Formats: sequence, structure tokens, C-alpha cells
Amino acid sequence: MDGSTTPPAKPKRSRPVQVADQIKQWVVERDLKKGDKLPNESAMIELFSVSKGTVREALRILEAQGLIVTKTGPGGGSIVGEVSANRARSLLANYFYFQDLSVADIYQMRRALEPELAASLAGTLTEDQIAELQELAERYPEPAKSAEEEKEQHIASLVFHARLSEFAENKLLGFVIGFMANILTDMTVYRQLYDPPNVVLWSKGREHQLALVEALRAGQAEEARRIMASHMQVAEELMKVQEAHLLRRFMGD
Amino acid sequence: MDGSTTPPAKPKRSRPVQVADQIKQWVVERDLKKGDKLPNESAMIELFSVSKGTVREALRILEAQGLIVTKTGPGGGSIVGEVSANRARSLLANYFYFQDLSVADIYQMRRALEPELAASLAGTLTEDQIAELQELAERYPEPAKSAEEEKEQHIASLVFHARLSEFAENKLLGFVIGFMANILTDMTVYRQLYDPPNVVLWSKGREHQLALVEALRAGQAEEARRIMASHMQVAEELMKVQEAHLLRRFMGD
DNA sequence: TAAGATTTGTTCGTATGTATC
DNA sequence: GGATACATACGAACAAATCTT
Repeated sequence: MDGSTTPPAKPKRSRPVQVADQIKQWVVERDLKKGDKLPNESAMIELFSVSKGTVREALRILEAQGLIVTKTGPGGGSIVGEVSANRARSLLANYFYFQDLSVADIYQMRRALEPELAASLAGTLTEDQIAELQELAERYPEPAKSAEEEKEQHIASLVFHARLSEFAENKLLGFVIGFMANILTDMTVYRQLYDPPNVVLWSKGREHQLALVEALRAGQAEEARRIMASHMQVAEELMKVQEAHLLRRFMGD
Repeated sequence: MDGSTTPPAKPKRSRPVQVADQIKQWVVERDLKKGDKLPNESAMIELFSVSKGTVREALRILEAQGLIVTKTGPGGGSIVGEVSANRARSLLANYFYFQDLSVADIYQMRRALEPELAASLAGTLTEDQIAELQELAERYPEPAKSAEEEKEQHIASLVFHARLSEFAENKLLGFVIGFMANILTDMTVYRQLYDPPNVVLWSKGREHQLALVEALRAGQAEEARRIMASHMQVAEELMKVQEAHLLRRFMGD
């Protein structure tokens, strides 16, 4: 006649993840920063009253999420470790492994974001950064002679965008664009080759990248935005001829 | 005089993560799907020639990434588990824990993406979905009387956007928008309250949401885009008065 | 170079918990 | 309730890595 029929809902997390949570809490409470040391294994065994195996499983969990790094030897142990962009990308890619994205989906995002990035980057880059971008854009001065070569050029173009994304002051914007460049690179690498190189699109793409570098150097934000928007259209055409759906990942670091 | 001075680069991953990689490979090779069973512990011990403890640590790694789910008892063991959106958000939030995003950063993204989402949703929603959105938009018909109440309303508004993002056919677009709604919710929850409620902004926000629902129902894509763009401007003003920088997370599930 | 100290890495044996039949 | 099959957890021992002297 009471709520006893409803066993309040039992989360019942296994011991190792409980301990992992406790360790996180321990870290947050003390507001530990990037390189700070965590207690060593034996200390944690006492601290949480669990066995060595359990502590180790908990540490693996945190390590898998990129939250800690563990070293052996004297002065070793676990320390707080900043989650790398690479790791974050891998973890997120595992999610989209199950979601079946299409090329059209990715380009809907790119059309909205890449011009924004270009505009916000205008006039903020150092000479070294500009020079690096220019070098990337100037590679492959000749149109591709084979499908294999076109694949290479396409990947190089994605490197250009990935590098650009790393310069973003807006880390969220930069991450999302870099993530997409990653996905597209994977799709290109594993792609079947059956389309002949498209000289017109190659030529437009190259012109766009070079013009973009100039606009960035000159600090012309709206011009950079316009060029990038146009560039996205061309890039989308190039990709659309590939398989529409595909995104198979599950690994990587 | 040869390469012997360059010990080919030593990845040197610890045994458990090696085993975790091997398990992933085992799964990918067989193209296992969501509920499919993995070998049980003792089988893996033989399969990879490692001890029980090592296998368990490897399993915890995969579990932490959301790739497998483990159950006890007969017929139990580990199965392939689809990474949930929630887990992906948590994992990604851990990355941005170290990146120090600003409100301005997030709104630069929202301005670019939310209108796009609104436009692509016009005319694609079911009556049930429209009704749910309408109900969310109609809550709080009165302006907030206290800072506390305004906080509640703001969170409710973010629920509206989060729900909208779940309807997106473009999973990447939906995920990113949902992720931002999550972040903003956290920021709002932990926010200090010292600003008086702003009646004008409340009124505009409410009108926008209601008008948006109408445009979505009528299938007017460009109208929906326009309304959302306008709505983002208002929402940004509301948020800008808060602390500019903040994003402290490290946990959650 | 070598030895020793420190800390994680790995294994094994055993016992307990839990869900299915 | 009992038997079975599986994960879960503990503890002790030994191996490997790395820093210090």
C-alpha cells in the first residue's frame, strides 16, 4: 500500500566507476590543475578502501577519457592531464559511428561555419601563420593527372582547413571545423576511386585558397567570408560525387 | 651508420589499452552491431593471452567510452553498446573544461547554426512535435518577478532549443546545438544572480518562440530562419550581462 | 656503469555477488 | 530453492619501468 513496490530506482554503478567518480570529486574539490599529482595507487587503496585491481580499473576509466596520465617509476604516478583535441575528436567520432552522417549533412555545417571562421580570422594571424597557409595552398600547382593524385590534393586541401581551424580564437568553432575536416579526410582516404579528376573544380579551389590567404593577410573580413562561402560550394560539388553516406570509424587516437 | 640510433619510435601503450584496441579491432572486423555479444572474460583471457585483471581494465576503458555495456549473470557479459548523446556530450565537455569558452564564442556559433536548424526543420515536424514545442514556448506567460524566476525561464527556453535540436535530421547539426544548450544551462544554473529581470527581453523572446513554432508548422523555412536569427540576438543580449568567461565541468553522465 | 629505491604493471588463486534456469 | 554461468572484487606475489646516487 505504499511505495515499496517501487524500489526507488537503483543506479547501481559498479565499484570501479564509483571510485572513478570519487577520484574526480577529489580532484575538483582541490581544484587541481593540469600537471598536479594524484595520490598513488597504494594511497588510493587506503583512501577509498578498495583493492588494487579496483583502483586500477578506475584509473583506466579516467585515462580513457583523457583526464589523467599515468607514468611508472619514482616520482611517477597519475597526474591531471588536459584532454587533447585529438582525443576529444576520437571520442566524438565514436558517437557518430552510430549516427550515419551524410556528406550533405557535413556541408550544411561547413557552409554555415567556415565563412564565419574565415571572417573572424582576418587580420588576426601572424606572418608565420599566413606563410604556412600560403605554402599549403601553393602545393600542387598542377591539376591532378589521376584519381589517386586528386585524392592526395583533396586531402591536402583538408589539411589547409584543419590548420585554419587551429588558429581560431573561438575554440568551439575551431574544434567543430577541425572535426569535420577529420571526418572528410577519413572518408576520402577510404574512398573508392572511380571518378576522373575534375580540372575546373581543381582550378577554382586553388584560386579560392590563394585569394583567401590574401584576404586574411589584408585583414578584409567580409572579403574572406565571401571567398570561403564560394569555396564551400565548390568543395561540396567535389564531394557530392562520392558515396552519399559513409562514416566508419571506431578507433584512432 | 644505419637507423639503429633511431629506435623506430616507441608507442609503448600499456597492456590494457593494447587489449582494448584489440577488442575494438575484433568488433570492427566482424562488423558487430548494437546488441551483439563479445567473448566473455575467460574467452578473452585465452584469446589475447593476458590475465583476468588486464582484460577487465581493457573492458573498463571501452565502457568508459560508451562502446560496450557489461552485465553480470548467466547470458551476461559484454555487448556492443551505442554511444549515447549524453555520454558524447560529457566526454566533449571534459575537453572544453580546459579551453575556457566565452559566452561570445558560443553565441558566434549559435548565430550561425540555430537559424540553419530552424530553416531545415520547417515543414518536417509531426503534429505531436509541434504541439510539444508550442507547450514549451507557452510556459511562463508572465514576466519574471525575481532574478530566481528569470533563471528558471531562461533554462526553460534552453530546453526549447535542446528539444528542437533533437528533431534535426542532420545529426551533427543537432548534436552541436544540443551541446551548446547544455553548456548554457550549466552556466545559468551556477550563475550568480544580481541582475534584475529584463521585461523587454523576456517579451521579445517569448514572441519569437511562438512565432517560430507557427513558421515551423506552416513550413515557412525562410521565415523560420529569420525569426531564429532575430531570437539569437535577443538571447545573446540576455546572456552577455553574465560573467563573460566560465565553464567549469568535469563530471556528469 | 651499476645498484637500489619507488611506483606502476601483470599475474594468479580464491571468494563473493548476481542473474537465469 | 538449488544449480549454473557469469562478472565482481580482494590479496599476495612478482615483473617492468624509471629516477637517483
